[in-house]
Amino acid sequence: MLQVAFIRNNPGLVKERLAIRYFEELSLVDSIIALDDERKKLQFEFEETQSKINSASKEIGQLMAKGEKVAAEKNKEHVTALKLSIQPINIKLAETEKMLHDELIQLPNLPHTSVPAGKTPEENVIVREGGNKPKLFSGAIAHWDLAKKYDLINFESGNKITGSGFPVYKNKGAKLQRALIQYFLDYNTAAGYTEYQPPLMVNEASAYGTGQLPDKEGQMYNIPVDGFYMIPTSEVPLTNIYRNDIVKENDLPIKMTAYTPCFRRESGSYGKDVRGLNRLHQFDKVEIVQLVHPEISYGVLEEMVAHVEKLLQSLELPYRILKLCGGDMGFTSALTYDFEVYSAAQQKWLEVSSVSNFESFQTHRMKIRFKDTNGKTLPAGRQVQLLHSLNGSSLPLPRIVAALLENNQTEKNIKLPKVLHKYFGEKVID
RNA sequence: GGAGAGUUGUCCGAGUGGUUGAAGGAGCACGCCUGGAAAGUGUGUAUACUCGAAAGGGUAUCGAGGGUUCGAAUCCCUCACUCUCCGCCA
Repeated sequence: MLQVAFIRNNPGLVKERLAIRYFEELSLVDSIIALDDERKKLQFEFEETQSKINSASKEIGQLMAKGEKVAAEKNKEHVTALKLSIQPINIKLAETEKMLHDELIQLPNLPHTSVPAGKTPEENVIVREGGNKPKLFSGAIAHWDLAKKYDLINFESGNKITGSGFPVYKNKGAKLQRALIQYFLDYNTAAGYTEYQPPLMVNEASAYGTGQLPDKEGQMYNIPVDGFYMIPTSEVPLTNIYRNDIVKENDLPIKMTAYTPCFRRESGSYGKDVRGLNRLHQFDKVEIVQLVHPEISYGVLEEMVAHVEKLLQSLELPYRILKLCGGDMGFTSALTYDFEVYSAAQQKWLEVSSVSNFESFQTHRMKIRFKDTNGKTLPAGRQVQLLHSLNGSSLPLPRIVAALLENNQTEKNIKLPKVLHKYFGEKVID
């Protein structure tokens, strides 16, 4: 959520930045400022009256103590009258605050100045490519056929047990999952990320904190009886670990990683896009999250991009990195790099990671702040600042598995990249 | 799931209707003292919003939300969480 004070001070800039993502409700900016003016006015009025009520009430206490009952009673009448007069102001203030909030949460994050203008995924900018696309032999098949051929994944069982999009991994397919998870977590912790195992269901406040609510409500499975949501990514529980916290500057940066299953309803997806492992309702993912000092967040973003890139390189997968254009960026992001790997049999680029800087958009909602320990004599109130939050996948399993299977297939087996030999215990799947 | 006890500031801990944003202690920060340190001593030590050029004010917050009252950390209701006992259980 953007900060009202910033919007007030920079309405032109805000509109200009929002236009980069083709956000159309630009009139919201003026409307928000007008509502905030109204809110301030009402709040001042309310607090002034409340202040009178408070001091009169104190007086009553003092009069009672002295036994001056008559004067006290007179004061009570005075307070009653004041309370009556404050009521309509209070109601109006609450209404105004609600309207302001409702409009404020409709504004997406402001794109960073380096974000290219553009409306559709076609306008994303390819930053760089790496790895080599393999030349497959003529009988090469897609991963869903390979999964059947080597008995790695049973999609039909999943259909029976739950429904489509819930595959059952089996034999070396299951073992490969375990090997990848272990490798990804080891890789992340070696880079200083602390490993977590968070809850897979979150409450409403957490889902709101990272921006899944109210925006993407339909994308999450929810358990209405208990008021919980299944996590669509471990970004949600991880970031919320620090909700409402004020951390010490010395404890920065906060680097977290977690393996969790992720649950997504993916309503509206169909056809070729959802074939095999390409798009699932439940999938495994290892995520990285950082909470950092605002001054260094863009440097950290590049560092995280390099981190994911090296991981993909170690898996010997052909990849490319895209800088998302304004129109294709997520609601909460200020700058996003997408990673895609090439899955050779399908001849498709599959998105495997979005590494984003959210600046203070999420931390403002979650009130994740830090105390500036350097400024010991700074005036009160200036010492607490919002952190910047960033995250990315490192990495999701299914699409990586799809590309590994397809790209490394031979006529008689599937060769695994060297880095996985130790984790998988074998060099090939056969 | 049943019965009971609890949830106060960075921490410990007082506080059952009236100058309590909150006693006291610890911690921390700064100063004094010291050759240096410890001890001692003084001062300060929440967050959000808001008024103000500033100095300095105001409002709200004692698990969350609502209620009673002129006035609530203190009384009532609902919910969440923690602990103890019983039940069930990987």
